[in-house]
Amino acid sequence: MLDINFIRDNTETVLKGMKDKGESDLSLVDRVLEVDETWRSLVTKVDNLRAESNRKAKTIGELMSQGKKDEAQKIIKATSESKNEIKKLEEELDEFSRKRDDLLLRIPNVPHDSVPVGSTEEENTVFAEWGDIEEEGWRKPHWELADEHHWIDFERGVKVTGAGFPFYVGPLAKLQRALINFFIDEADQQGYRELQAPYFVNEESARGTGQIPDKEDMMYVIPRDGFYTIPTAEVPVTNFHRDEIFREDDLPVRYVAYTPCWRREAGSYGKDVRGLNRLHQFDKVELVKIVHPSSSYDELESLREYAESLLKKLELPYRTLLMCTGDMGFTQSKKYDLEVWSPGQKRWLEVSSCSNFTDFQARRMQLRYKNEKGKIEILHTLNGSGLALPRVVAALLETYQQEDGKVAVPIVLQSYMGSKWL
RNA sequence: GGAGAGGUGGCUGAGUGGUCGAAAGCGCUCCCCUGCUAAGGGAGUAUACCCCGAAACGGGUAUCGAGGGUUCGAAUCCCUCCCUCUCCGCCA
Repeated sequence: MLDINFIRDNTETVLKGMKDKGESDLSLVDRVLEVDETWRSLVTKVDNLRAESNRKAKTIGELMSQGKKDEAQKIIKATSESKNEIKKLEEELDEFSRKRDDLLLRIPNVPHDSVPVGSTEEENTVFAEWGDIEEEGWRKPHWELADEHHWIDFERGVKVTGAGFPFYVGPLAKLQRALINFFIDEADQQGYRELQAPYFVNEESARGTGQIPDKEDMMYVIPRDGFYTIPTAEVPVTNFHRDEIFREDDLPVRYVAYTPCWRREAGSYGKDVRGLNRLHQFDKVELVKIVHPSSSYDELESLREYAESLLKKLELPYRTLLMCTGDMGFTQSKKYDLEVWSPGQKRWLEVSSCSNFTDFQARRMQLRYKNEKGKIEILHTLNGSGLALPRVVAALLETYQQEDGKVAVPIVLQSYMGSKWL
C-alpha cells in the first residue's frame, strides 16, 4: 500500500509507475485523491462535533457534582439532538475511509528508476550469467532419471493426495534434507537468524504480505478455523514483527526459514509442469530482511549475491534476470529472478526471486522504527528464496548425471549426504 | 472439549459511570549537583489521524484485547468474538 500523502505529492510518478507496470485503470489515482479529500473534510466536521459534545458532557459532569441538576438536564436535552447527526456523519466517514482503502490497495508499488520499462518477460534484462550451458546432448530430464531409480513417486502421491504432491524416496529424500540444511547453514553464516514458522496463517497475516485481496486463489484454505496454508515462508516470517516499532540500532533484521509451501496453481497443466517443475507442495528456504529505508536497495544487491553464491557452490549454471516493470508484480519496486539451467529439459528454471518491497508491505503491516529524532517511520522489507528446492533438485539430477545413469553428489553436499553418489 | 479467573502505556500495576490518555513504581532520554564510584534533584517519555503553520509550537478527535450496545458522558455497565492463566478431560 502506498502512502496517500505520497500519492498526493507525487501523482505523476505514481501514474507513470502504474502505466509501466501495465495497470490499465489509471483513474484509480484520481478517484482515491477525490475520496480522500471528501474523507478529510468529513473528519474535520465529525471531530468538531465530537469536541463540542465532549465539552458539554464535561460541563454536565461539573454541574452534577455541584448538585445543579436542573441546569444539567437542560444541556442533556440539547446534546441528545446532535448525537444523531454525529452518528450519521460517522457512518459516512466509515464508508469513505473504506472506499479510500479499497482504492489504495489496488494501486501498485512504484518501480525503481533502475528497472527497465517493459511489458512482457522478453523485456527482462539478463543481469548476470554464470557457468557453461549445454544446449545439446544426451542428458535425460530429471523425471526419467528419477523414474529409473524409483526416487520420486508421483503416482502414489496422486493416490494419497493428488497431482502435484509427490513422494521423495530414499536417496532423493535425503538429498532434499541435505539441501535444506546446506541452505540454512550458509544463511546462518551470513548472519540470517533461523526461524521455524507456523505453516498456517490467519487472515490478517495474509493481508499483511498482500496475498489478500490480490492473490487469494493461490492459497489453500482451512475454512473451519479461518486459516490459510502458507504459499511461502515470507508470509509468517514477515508478519513476525507486524505492528512493531524497532529501535534504529536493531536494524537491519535478517531471517532465514525453511518451510514447505503450498500453492493451488489453478489452471496450470502441460509440459511446463512435468516432473518437479511445478508442484502444489514444495520445500523452500526463504530469506527475509527488514531494513532501514535508506539501505534497502543495497540490501537487495547483497540478497541477490547471496542467492547466486548458493548456485555457484552447487556448481549449477544459472543466469540472473532483472525483471522489467511489466513482469515484476504488484508489490515490488525491483526484482531479480535467478534461473538455473536444466540440461535435461534444455530450459531455464526459476529457483529464486529476490525483491525489494520498499515500504509497500511494511505500511500495510505497520512495521516501523523510531529514528534519532524520535520520529516514527515505515521500514522497508525484502525477501528472496535461498533457494526453492524442487527445481534445484531437478537441475542437480540432470547436471550431475553420468552416462551410466549414476548421479554424483555436489562437493558441498557430500558431507551432508555422507557419500559421493546418490 | 468442560469449569473458573483475567486482558490497562516499554514493563510492573492502580483505577468499577463524570475534569482519566489514564495514579504510582521501574525502565529510558535530557539537564543539574556531587572532583572517580555510589547516591541525590529537576524535566520529559504511547500511537494514528484532522486543522493551523515554512517549521517549532498549538488546537482537536480516536484508541485501556477486538467489534457492537446502553448513556449527555464508558477503562469502568451489557452482548459477541479473540487471547492468556488455573483446574479437569484428551493427547504427540
